[in-house]
Amino acid sequence: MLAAQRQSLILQEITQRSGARISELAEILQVSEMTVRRDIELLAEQGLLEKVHGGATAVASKITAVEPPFQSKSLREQLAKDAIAARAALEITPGSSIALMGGSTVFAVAKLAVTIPGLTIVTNSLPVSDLFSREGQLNQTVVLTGGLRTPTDSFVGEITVQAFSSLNLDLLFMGTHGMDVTGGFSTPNLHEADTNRAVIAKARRLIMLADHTKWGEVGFSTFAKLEDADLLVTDSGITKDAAKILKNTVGELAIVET
Amino acid sequence: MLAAQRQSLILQEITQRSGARISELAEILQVSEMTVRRDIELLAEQGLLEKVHGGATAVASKITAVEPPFQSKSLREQLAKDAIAARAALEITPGSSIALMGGSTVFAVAKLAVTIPGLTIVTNSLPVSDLFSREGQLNQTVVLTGGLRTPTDSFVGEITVQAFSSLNLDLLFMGTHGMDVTGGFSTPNLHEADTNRAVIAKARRLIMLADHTKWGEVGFSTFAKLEDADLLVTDSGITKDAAKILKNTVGELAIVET
DNA sequence: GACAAAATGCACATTTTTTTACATTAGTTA
DNA sequence: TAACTAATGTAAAAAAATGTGCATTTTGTC
Repeated sequence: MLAAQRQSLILQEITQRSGARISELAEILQVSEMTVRRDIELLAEQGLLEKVHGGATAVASKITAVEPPFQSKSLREQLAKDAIAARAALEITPGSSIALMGGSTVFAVAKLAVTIPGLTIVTNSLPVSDLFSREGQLNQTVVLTGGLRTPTDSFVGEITVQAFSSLNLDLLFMGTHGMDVTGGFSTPNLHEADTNRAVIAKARRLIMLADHTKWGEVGFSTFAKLEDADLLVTDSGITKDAAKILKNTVGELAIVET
Repeated sequence: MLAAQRQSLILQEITQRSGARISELAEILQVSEMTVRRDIELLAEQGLLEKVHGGATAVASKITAVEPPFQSKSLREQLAKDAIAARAALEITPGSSIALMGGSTVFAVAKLAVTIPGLTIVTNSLPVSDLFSREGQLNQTVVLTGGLRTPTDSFVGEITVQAFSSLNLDLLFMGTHGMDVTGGFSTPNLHEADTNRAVIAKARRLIMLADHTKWGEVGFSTFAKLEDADLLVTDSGITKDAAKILKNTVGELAIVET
């Protein structure tokens, strides 16, 4: 592999995951740590990333730009969300068209998607639109669906559904407030449930994101059955019983370590 | 996890929850309390948070005021816009449904509309949506159309038109970049022109807003003829010749003093 | 104010990472 | 092919980060 290619990969990895260790990169790229150091040194001089003890991180401006658009989730939950998002984002292939619904877990997916080239993104979440508007790439198309604005800056309602309906989407990423064996996927917000139902009906492949705390929760309105999910990503905090049930109902189950 | 990342997470957690305990952070991040202490020490030195006994708290500052959504136009122009907006806003009756297109002059109308009860508002402008989201009243319904986002945070394109089309509107408020006897109303932005054309076709009553500096300007794409405007509001800086022409073409002409 | 519990910061040991210097390899030019 | 240059690897010394034990300070409670 050419040095230039290697450096480009390093930059890509760091930007995408907002940081990486020297040892890790050396292992992946099959070069010595010294070489990775020299590459990082070079990239840092150009201001493309930031050298820190142990590795490198994406430049500060990018990091601070990705400010928490959602309030008061604990750090522990955030780590779980990030891990879940990382697994879910693997499903995205360059050039595909994806829908990103509102919610903090899906937002974490959005943060990973900004660096994937050629995407067409449809979202009803203002924070997601803002994110791509600031940091997205030129070859990406981002459509914000309209509708009625919720307190969490998502859009719901007829107009929203209409917008989703008129577009063909490869993947649909959706979070949930509750996940239960009888209650299915549910939310306390009626409008959101309506919107979700309509969008799911149009989607080719539904990827649900739900950390383990969602298990057993039942919101006021159910918008999908467990078996509607083509892929469910959750974290290792999930109980064995729950995992067994899910494995037998959802299309595919992915459990990530936190 | 890199030290830098850990510190970023700590800062995030503290800012978000406006404080956290050392013991808690150490537990979550799986490092010793001493390490968390040192991290917090570092962040405190930079003034990013405040060290207190037991943990750290968010720093008091950062009360970001409501910023102007559009760039600084000259004061004289802003006064003209406000005067024009005030005249145009007289057309709004409580309980009616109105469309507010993107642009700084129309935004000035929006500022006046927030206090009018019972309105249904449809807009393709994010600043307008933000305004009502912050300051609007409970008996108002605000729909943001979706679409592709422009650099000025308006939305344009098919999706936008579709959203406008499915709603019935009493009034349509629209600004323009150029206004000319042969060029009609025009804009340099092709997508905006497309969108405007489609929306105008659906509107019952079109109110155009254009200060006198717009006269004689012709943008790349014309989206309406002068006679399409049911009401044109401009300011007293307009020449007598222009006023005469306009009076004979537009449905109604209103000239406000500045 | 006195006491116990909790939190703090220092000193030092240990581990990890970085730097420096030099050896080795690969690629280029004459 | 020899000579040269750039890139990479290796190893030891230096620096940085982290953890632990302990004396000291702060906090809350009676």
